[in-house]
Amino acid sequence: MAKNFSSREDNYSQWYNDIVIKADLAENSAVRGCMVIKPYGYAIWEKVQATLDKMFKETGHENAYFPIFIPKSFFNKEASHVEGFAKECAVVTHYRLKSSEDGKEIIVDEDAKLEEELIVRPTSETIIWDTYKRWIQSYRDLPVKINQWANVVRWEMRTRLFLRTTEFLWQEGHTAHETKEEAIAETEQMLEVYSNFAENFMAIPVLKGTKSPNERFAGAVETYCIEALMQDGKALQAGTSHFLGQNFAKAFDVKYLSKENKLDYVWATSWGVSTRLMGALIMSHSDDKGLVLPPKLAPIQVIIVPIYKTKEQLDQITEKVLKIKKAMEDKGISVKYDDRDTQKPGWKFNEYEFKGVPIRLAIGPRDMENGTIELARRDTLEKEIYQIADIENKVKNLLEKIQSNLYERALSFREEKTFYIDTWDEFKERVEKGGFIYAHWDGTSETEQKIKDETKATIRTIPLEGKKEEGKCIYSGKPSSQRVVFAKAY
RNA sequence: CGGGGUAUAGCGUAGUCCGGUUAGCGCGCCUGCUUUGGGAGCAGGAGGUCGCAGGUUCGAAUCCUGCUACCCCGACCA
Repeated sequence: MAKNFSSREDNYSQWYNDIVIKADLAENSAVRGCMVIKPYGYAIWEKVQATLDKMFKETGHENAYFPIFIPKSFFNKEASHVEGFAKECAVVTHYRLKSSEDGKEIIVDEDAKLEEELIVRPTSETIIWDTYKRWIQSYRDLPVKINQWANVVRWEMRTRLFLRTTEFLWQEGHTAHETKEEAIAETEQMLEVYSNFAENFMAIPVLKGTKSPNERFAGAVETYCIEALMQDGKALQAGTSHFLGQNFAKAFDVKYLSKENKLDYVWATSWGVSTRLMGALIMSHSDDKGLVLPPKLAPIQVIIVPIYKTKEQLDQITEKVLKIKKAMEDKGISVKYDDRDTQKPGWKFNEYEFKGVPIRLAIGPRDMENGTIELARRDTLEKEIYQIADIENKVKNLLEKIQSNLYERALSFREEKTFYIDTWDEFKERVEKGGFIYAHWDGTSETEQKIKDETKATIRTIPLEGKKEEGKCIYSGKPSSQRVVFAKAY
C-alpha cells in the first residue's frame, strides 16, 4: 500500500502529480512553470531519446544544433507563424547586469540594451530556414534532413509537470526537398516513425490522422498527428509532423536550381515530439499504486531484493544473485540488485512498485533452500514462485509479455472509450464522460469553433485509417464525407 | 489578465477568529539497541528569520498597512 497516494477516481490530476513527484521523475523548480527533471525521470527520457534517435538515423536524418536565440525580425517573415507564437515568447532585451546605486542588489544595466531583441526559441523553423538559405542552391544539395535535440520555451499561462512546462525538451526535425511529393512522403514517414515508437515502445495505441485547419501548426499547409487517449478519457496529442509547403522557403527565400535549370522554392517539413511524451507514458499505464513502465523504456527492468537475517545469509544470497544478474544482463536485460541494509524489504517492494519497475525478484533463506525465487509483475501485481534454473529466459519472455500486455490493455481501454455518435444531444452528453467520439463534421472552421465553445471538445484528428462513410454534420446537418474524432484534450 | 485561496523545520500541518511563558504534532533526518518474506519497534537527539517590509502594543505567528511568491478555477497552449 502506497502511503499518501491519491487514486485516479478520487482526484485524477492529483494522482498524476503524486506519481510524478513520488516516483522521483520531476519536481517544480524555483522558476515558475519550469521543472527539474530528476535522474529517474531523465533516465526514461534518455531511453526515449536513444530509441527515437536511432529511428531518425535509420530514416536518413542527421543531428545538428542551432542557437537558442532567434532575432526578433525572423518572426516577421512568416505571417501565420508569428501569429501562432507571438503571445508566448520570452524575449531577451539586455545583455548585462550591474550593482544598484546602494549596492544592495543586482539590476539590469539599461546601457546594455540590445539593438535587436532576441527571442528564446519556441520552435526553430525560422533560424533553421535562415540557415538553409545558405546551404541550398542546387538540386544536388537536396534533400536536407536534419534533426535537433533541444530545449524550447513557450510562456504558457498554466503549466503541469511534463504535460505543459514553460521550458521543455524535445526534438525537432526540419527537412527540405525538391518536390511536394517528396516532402509529403517525408511528413508521412515521420508520422509512421512516431506511431511505431508510441505503439511498440511506449505501448500506447495512437490514432493517426491530420489536423483540422483550426488545430494546424502555425505556418503549416498540413499537420499530421498521433493522438492518444488517457485514462481520464481526455485526448493527448503525442506527436506532430507538418507539411510546410513552400511557406518557409518563400519567407526565407530558399530557392534551388533544378536539373532543368529552373529556379524554384524548396518544399519543407518539420516534426517533433517532446517531454510531454513522459506525461502520456505516465497516464497511459499507471495505477493507484504508482507508475507502471513498459519494459522497453524502463531504466530498471528487473529489481532484485534480498531477504535475510544474518550477514552469512546475505553473503550466500548475494553470491547467487550476482550469477542470476549476470545471466540476465547477458540477455540484454537491465537489472539492479538492491542490497542496501538501510531499508527493509517491504520498504523496497513499495519503492520499486511506485517507481514502475516491471519485474521484481525477491530471494530469501527459504528460496536458497528450495532453489526458487519469488517474481512479482508490476503490470498485473501477480506474484509467483519460480525455479531459479533458467530464470533469465523466463524473465526475458515475461518482459516481452508485459510489454504487449500493457499495449493490449491500453488498446482495449481505448476501444471501450470510442463511440460513434450521430445526434447532437448524445454528443454533448458523451463529451462530458470522455473518450474518442467519431462524428460527422461539415468541414468548416465555424462549426468546429461552435462545437468547441459549446462542449470544449475539439477535433483531435481527421483519421487516415478506417472506412470513409458519408453522413450529416452532427452540428449543422450539412453533408460530411467522413467521420472525424472529437474529444476534450490536454 | 479576471475570480477564489494559501504562506509556520526538508515535507505535511496545529495554533491566527479572541495577542500573553520555551510555537505543538506527524513523516523524514541523526545516534544506539532490537529487527528484516509487503513501507519495523523502543529510547535518546538535531532542526524554526512563523513569506518580506513597516506599524499598533508592555508584549505579535496572531491585529493593521503595503509588497512578494505560490496554488486552484477560467481565457491561451505541445
